[in-house]
Amino acid sequence: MVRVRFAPSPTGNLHIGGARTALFNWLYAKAKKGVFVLRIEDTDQERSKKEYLEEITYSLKWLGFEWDEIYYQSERFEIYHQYAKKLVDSGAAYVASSDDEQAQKLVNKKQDAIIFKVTPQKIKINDLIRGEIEFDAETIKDQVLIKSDGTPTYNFACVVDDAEMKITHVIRGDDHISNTPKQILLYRALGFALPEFAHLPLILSKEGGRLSKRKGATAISEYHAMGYLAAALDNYLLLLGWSPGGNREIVSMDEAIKLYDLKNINKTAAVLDLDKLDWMNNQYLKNEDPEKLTDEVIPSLVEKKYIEKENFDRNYVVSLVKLFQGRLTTISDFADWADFFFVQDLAIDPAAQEKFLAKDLSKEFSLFIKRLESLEVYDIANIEAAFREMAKELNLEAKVLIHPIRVALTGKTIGPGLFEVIYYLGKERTKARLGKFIKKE
RNA sequence: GUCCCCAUCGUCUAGCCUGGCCUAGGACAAAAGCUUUUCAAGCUUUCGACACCGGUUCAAAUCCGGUUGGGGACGCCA
Repeated sequence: MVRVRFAPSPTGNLHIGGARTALFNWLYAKAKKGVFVLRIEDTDQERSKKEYLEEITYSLKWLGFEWDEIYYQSERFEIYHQYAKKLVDSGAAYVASSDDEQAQKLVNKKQDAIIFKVTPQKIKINDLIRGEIEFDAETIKDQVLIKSDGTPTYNFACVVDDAEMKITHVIRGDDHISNTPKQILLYRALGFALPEFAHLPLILSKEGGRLSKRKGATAISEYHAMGYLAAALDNYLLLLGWSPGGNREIVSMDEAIKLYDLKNINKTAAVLDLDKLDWMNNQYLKNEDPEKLTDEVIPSLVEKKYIEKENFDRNYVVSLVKLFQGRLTTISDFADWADFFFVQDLAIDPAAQEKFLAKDLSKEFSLFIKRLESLEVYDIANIEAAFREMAKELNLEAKVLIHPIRVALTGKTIGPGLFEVIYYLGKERTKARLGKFIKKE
């Protein structure tokens, strides 16, 4: 039975790098019908924060990576102490002298640190992605197991937990590769069987170097807030370091589970380039179920006071969503682009007005209003027919009138097809908005 | 400084293991065009890479060595 884990530390938000590690672990568990363990590495009481923990678990769920088991290292200190004691008893570790300068600094010295003796030996890793890597223990210092404040160090807690939780495959970032020999030493001293290791290539910022707050380490919850679809983000993450082959770009998680294999993860670090995420989000948005997309869009409409939370015409919103669906990059674009369907006082882009409404079009607009009024059935086809007929009679090219009307109706030069806009705006609002540009004698 | 990892278009990658099918394929971005009612989408093009040097071989993007470049790790952080 395959058991993998994702082990974030709640000292910061979940960002792209962590999410990709989580994805690859989760995918492996699913592909092998194994278990996905979430382990919260909250041993640093100072820096661990509840809000980070919440953000991380919320984001993991949003991305769809539900865990089968969850553990908190802060609840397991006793276990670490037991194993540390074992190592001291066997002579593999020692207690640091209490007149150590560092220890003196602690006002209330609770205990002394427990330190692991590193003995000369060769350490070989057989990495599932990278192959054989060899280290010489000569280059590794003695390792602290338990700090003076009684908390375990990362490498120690990690080894104890991976062994105790029966993790079969440790899939983690490249940055842990130099921790691996240290951990193997501990596995050996403790008599634990080694898991398989797979070190994922790192994701680098566009500026080069590690992802950091300054350099593109945006929280996953932020991507959610910006209007990206979880499925699109998953797909984007999936393609960072892995390829399904066959020149495929759009791959659902269900398909990925079938195709996924650690063997074809590549070794090269990937540079984060969000342009492709935008494209991918557009692709997913286009194919999203309009009803679902409506659910996604509603909160932003409520927030902008475009609709009342409990009292609005849902079918109308669904229609509008369908109108914009194919042109959106993010979900939040909808509230921005479709604003004119919801606001009372239309704000008109000054540049657009200058360009298309500077000329007096009173005659044409009045005529068009008359045509609309005489329509027996107010629907898209009839609106278009009426318009084209009128344009023909006036001997005008359609676009000469389409652009000004669009600006008068929407305040923008861009948007969905004009006749759909007129239909969904409704006869009255269309008349009122056009009326503002008709000069009274 | 020491140790470790990596190296195909600007970016994500296919190909590399099992040399020849590679005048290196796809996607994003960029540019142009088509369509058209603007934008988006779609379609058609264009631009664009095997880091370098040497070796092995009839043949190297693919195997080997070195150089250079990039990245990571060297905490009583995780």
